Amino acid sequence: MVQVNYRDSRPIYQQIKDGIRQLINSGALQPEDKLPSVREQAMALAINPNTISRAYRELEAEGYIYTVSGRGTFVCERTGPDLARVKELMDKFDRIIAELKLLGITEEEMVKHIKDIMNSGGSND
Amino acid sequence: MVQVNYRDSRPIYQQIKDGIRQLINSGALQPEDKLPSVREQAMALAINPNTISRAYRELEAEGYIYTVSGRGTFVCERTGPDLARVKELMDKFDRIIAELKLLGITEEEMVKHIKDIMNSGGSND
Amino acid sequence: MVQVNYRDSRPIYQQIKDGIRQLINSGALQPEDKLPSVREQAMALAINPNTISRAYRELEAEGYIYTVSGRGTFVCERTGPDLARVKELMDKFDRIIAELKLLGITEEEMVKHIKDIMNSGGSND
Amino acid sequence: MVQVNYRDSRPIYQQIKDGIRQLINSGALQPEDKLPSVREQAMALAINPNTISRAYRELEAEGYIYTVSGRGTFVCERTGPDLARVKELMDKFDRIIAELKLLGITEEEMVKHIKDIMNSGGSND
DNA sequence: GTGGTCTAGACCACG
DNA sequence: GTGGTCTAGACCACA
Repeated sequence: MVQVNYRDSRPIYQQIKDGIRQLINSGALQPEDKLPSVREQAMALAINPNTISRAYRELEAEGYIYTVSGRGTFVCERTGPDLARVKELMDKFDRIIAELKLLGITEEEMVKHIKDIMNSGGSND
Repeated sequence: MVQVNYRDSRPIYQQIKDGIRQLINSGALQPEDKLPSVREQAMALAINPNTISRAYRELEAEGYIYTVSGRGTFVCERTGPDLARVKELMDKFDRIIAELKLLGITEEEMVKHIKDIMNSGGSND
Repeated sequence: MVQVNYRDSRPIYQQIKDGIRQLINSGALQPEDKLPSVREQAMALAINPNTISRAYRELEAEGYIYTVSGRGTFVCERTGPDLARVKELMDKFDRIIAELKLLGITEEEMVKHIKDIMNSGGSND
Repeated sequence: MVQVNYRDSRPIYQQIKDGIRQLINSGALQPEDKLPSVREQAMALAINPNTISRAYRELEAEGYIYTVSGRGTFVCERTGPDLARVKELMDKFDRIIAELKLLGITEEEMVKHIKDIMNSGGSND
């Protein structure tokens, strides 16, 4: 379902959050789909249940999923564009572009790069 | 000279590194320019000298500055574009674009965003 | 594991770095082996954790080890000979030979010395 | 007479010591030759007289030169091979060879390297 | 428990 | 005055 890499600089719970967010954004997980339980997920990834728990809890706070005690965890209806997240990413985006610019990367190179990436993954619709 | 923001998620020494890197890349700091002494900088930013020291030490390891014990810290002659740094930034760039894409940001929006930023800062020539 | 000598002219963090590098190069520490935790190591050597931390951090920057926050520090897969390090050592090598030459040490003596050392450690195969 | 390089990692007084030792060892400075006075030397190199002073003082302690108050500083009769210095260098030499060995440099390569260096400088006799 | 960051303050080498 | 090293001890994020 999601993958965890110990060498990744992101903390484990963050990797899980990112992974699930991606599955939801890409449509691989549809609204009302049930997520693996904390224990199952912890087993599957061989990591501490607390870590899964934290990932779920934060995703719930962000409005991606909801939990029904005793029944499980499910994907929320819409979620819509996650504006807070977009803003966060855009801020980083800006800083990186600014530094790349100073390092001599041209607008054309960046635009080309974006086009490459946008097309590489194919569409998920 | 540089600014530190306690609410920024980056550690302080990292903010200082980024700030100085930027000053050097942008030409605001020229080769052989002297940086504020560790103590001065610490006073000015109201943070611990060790933190400044760490920022300077790491920038030295990256080849941006050099330090002469007992005399001060100075900007290196730049020896061409910092390829390692460009690669590092490009990696982050890619991951952000990938997520923005999943969040529904279109190629057009990103390209427009880049154009805005590239023009905002004026030219460095 | 490693030894620290207060009378050595090298700073402590440097001695630790050198010691660990050696353990890795010699194969005594294998890839994915776990290093003692910062605190353990600090206890064992009776020095401040910060000093260990610095040694680990710099070895990480050099690509010898990697660290997973909250889990520990581990040896990297070696990716071929560390060219930067070899160059660094060769520079020192040259300067020492140059001075020994001026001090009247002959080529024969040096070569003999090298042979002695190369054979003393046994083979690492 | 000697050269000082601010970018060198060695402290200034050390560079001066090394420089003068070299001139003596190579025979460029003969026994009873007079060294420039502290003030002259400081002028010539545009550095602090204290620094020259320290270099002279330590070279005197090592038996390379001697000072006659009011007359100047002179090169000692023989000095002979500076055993302490040779030992010091040999220790570093050993450590470097050991690490180079572990990094996969062969005896042949080292010996070849030494031959190259020993011949490059020509003889000073 | 792990490592990461930061502070406060000391001492040293250097100029 | 400069930077370099080290200690002691705190707090945080993570598992």
